[in-house]
Amino acid sequence: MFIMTSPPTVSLCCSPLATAPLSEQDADDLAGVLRALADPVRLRLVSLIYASASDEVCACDFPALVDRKQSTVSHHLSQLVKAGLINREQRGKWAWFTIDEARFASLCRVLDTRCG
Amino acid sequence: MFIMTSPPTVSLCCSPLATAPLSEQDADDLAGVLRALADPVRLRLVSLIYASASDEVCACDFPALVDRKQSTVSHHLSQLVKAGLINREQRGKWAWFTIDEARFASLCRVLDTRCG
DNA sequence: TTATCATATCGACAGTTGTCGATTCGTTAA
DNA sequence: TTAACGAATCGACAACTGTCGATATGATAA
Repeated sequence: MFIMTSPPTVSLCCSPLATAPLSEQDADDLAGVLRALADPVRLRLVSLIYASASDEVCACDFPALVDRKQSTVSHHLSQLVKAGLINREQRGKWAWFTIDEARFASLCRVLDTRCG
Repeated sequence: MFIMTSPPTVSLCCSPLATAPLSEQDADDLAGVLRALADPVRLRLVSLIYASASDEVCACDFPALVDRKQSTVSHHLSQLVKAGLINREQRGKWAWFTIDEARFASLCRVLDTRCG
């Protein structure tokens, strides 16, 4: 079993950042998700999936799209999956990736200062 | 002049992540802001300022609050100021920090998938 | 001025991260 | 079974980061 296909190991704390001081545990968890997103290549991977007309992108297309080698792209995709931000689906020999909308909504809720 | 007191060197791109593929430049900028936030100690610093009744916290209080040495806290505060996420105000010999609400709102707007 | 105190900067170190080439794994087709 | 191919993993390396102690800076008070 790949770690990539297991449920997210990092959970998002439930209360918005602005309501109360974060516990060390919540801070670690939230930092984990943000770190997964805090890379230019990974941000572009995410935006490419979002912008795709079919809402999904084949792994085989990414190396050309972000100008990185296959192993590098695979590494970045693994980090995004591990953080729960995107989902992976094996279809034949190809791997397809979609956005985990719920995860992004949850992240946005935590960061939304209007909810504080 | 301190780099800390200068305007943010990293700007946030204006269109939500979900609307179109990020340019390399926009991805670099957004990653810079996210990286500033993607650390447990810095997240706790931010949440402590948010949760403060007076909406501001003296630098002198942070080392005890986050269990880090003064030089370490100063380093983290510098990163948050440089990213434009918090603001610094010198008052006598003390430095006081507040949240840059506009910056957080802007970040949330970029990450908000509902706008895509 | 001088002393004191809060905070920023410096130098060093260990741990982490992004990248790549090479290899392995898994699926499909012959 | 074998060959071909997409994708994950491995090993290595340079670059970056968090942490600390020590020092420097800047402001206030005596």
